[in-house]
Amino acid sequence: MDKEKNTFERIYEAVKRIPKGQVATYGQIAALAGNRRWARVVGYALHANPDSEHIPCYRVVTKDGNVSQAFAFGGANRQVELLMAEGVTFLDGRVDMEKHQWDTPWL
DNA sequence: CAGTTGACGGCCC
DNA sequence: GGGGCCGCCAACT
Repeated sequence: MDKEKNTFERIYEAVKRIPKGQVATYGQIAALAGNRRWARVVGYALHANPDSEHIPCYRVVTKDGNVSQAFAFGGANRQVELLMAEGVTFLDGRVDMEKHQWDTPWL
């Protein structure tokens, strides 16, 4: 199989590793992918979203706990609904990062 | 082929 | 404390 994974694939892999009921920031995903400077690339990768059915891009939020406007891949409000269904709490429309930011011990 | 943009993050003023 | 600018890699035009 592919020994060398493309940057995108690494990002998708990191996103798919986000546990249920938790969220991660772009920078965090970038760090998991290998480099935290890929924050923009992460955003672009999720924007491409070739597997939205398996890539929980809705679990990826900005460091402010706010989701991007462009998240309207099927309804921005949909994103909140999905996260709440997993037990994620919100504060004024923002994800409670203090409680649900993905805790990555390997970082 | 080269230039610009992009679903961001972090640092500087 | 708040606002603005730059930096990073990759993809798109």
